[in-house]
Amino acid sequence: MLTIGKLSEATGVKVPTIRYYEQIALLPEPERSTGNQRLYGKAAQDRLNFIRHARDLGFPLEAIRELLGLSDDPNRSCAAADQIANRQLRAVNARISRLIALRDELQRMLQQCSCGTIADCRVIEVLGNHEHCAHDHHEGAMAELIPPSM
Amino acid sequence: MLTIGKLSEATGVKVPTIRYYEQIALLPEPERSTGNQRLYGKAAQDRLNFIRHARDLGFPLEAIRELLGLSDDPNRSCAAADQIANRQLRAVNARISRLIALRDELQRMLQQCSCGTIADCRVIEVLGNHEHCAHDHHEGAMAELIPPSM
DNA sequence: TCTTGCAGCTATAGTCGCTAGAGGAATTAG
DNA sequence: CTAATTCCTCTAGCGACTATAGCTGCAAGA
Repeated sequence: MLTIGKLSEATGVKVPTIRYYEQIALLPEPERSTGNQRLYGKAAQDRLNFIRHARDLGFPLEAIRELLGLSDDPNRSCAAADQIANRQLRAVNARISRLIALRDELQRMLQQCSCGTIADCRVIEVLGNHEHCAHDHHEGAMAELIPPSM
Repeated sequence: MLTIGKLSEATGVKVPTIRYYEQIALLPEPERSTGNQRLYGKAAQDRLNFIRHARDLGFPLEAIRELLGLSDDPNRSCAAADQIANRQLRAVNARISRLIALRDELQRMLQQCSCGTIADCRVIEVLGNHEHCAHDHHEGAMAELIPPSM
């Protein structure tokens, strides 16, 4: 039986995140010790590994919930799971191609910057004027690619 | 002079987003008409285009705030702007390589799925068991790549 | 045994970058 | 003049955490 800290270490999921997963019912409420501390067994560890892994692969929690629901009922067709993975693959491919266009533009911007004063800074200029753009990252649908953090 | 709706149309930034930018002081408070409606001039439009463009390139608002601060002082060196853009480029590159690993994994997963019942579905298995992974998306720093939406 | 200090507990609020809704006032089209 | 649209402010919600406050529990050293 693992305490939450040990489970965190074992899976690479942070302690508050584990509690958060419990709160949103992605993990079941675990046993408690006499002193009210959470105690986890192998099943919980497997489940959390599954979640961690799926998160790493970019699945949103709702998709993971769906996948866990499927795997809890192993006689059902896996077509649904397949479909989720397919949907995710398409999303990933789209994000890759947008990011590549974006990278090219950033590189171009940086190459043109002679690093003098702001007055003739290409970075500022390119950002300020869309005419300087090589790519059309102006046509909507771009919002998806913006990262949660830098 | 443009109303907020016209400015929105002209820049492609949604109306509530413009108000939000004003709220967080990324845009200055504009003039108002007699009926208390916001009125924007060319300067505001340029500034908003700058923001829009930088957001498209994935810059977080704080970086944009910094860039706007720099461009207000055109005699300073543009090294700082360059550095911000470089940081962003590195972040983008990191995300690309992780996404490519991710895509490969998803493709592998889908190829192995024989689409019978869950019992022999590789999708669930691969996600649940890290041993099946071709790539090392297990070593931290992965959190960044997770998308805001699917 | 005592104490120190870390780990755990609950609950709440904050993060980022918006987005949605309520409930009104102003402007514009017909 | 009316009706539709746009605008206003304010508040709350999203996803997926993360941080803080103010406790209690527990293991190891003196």
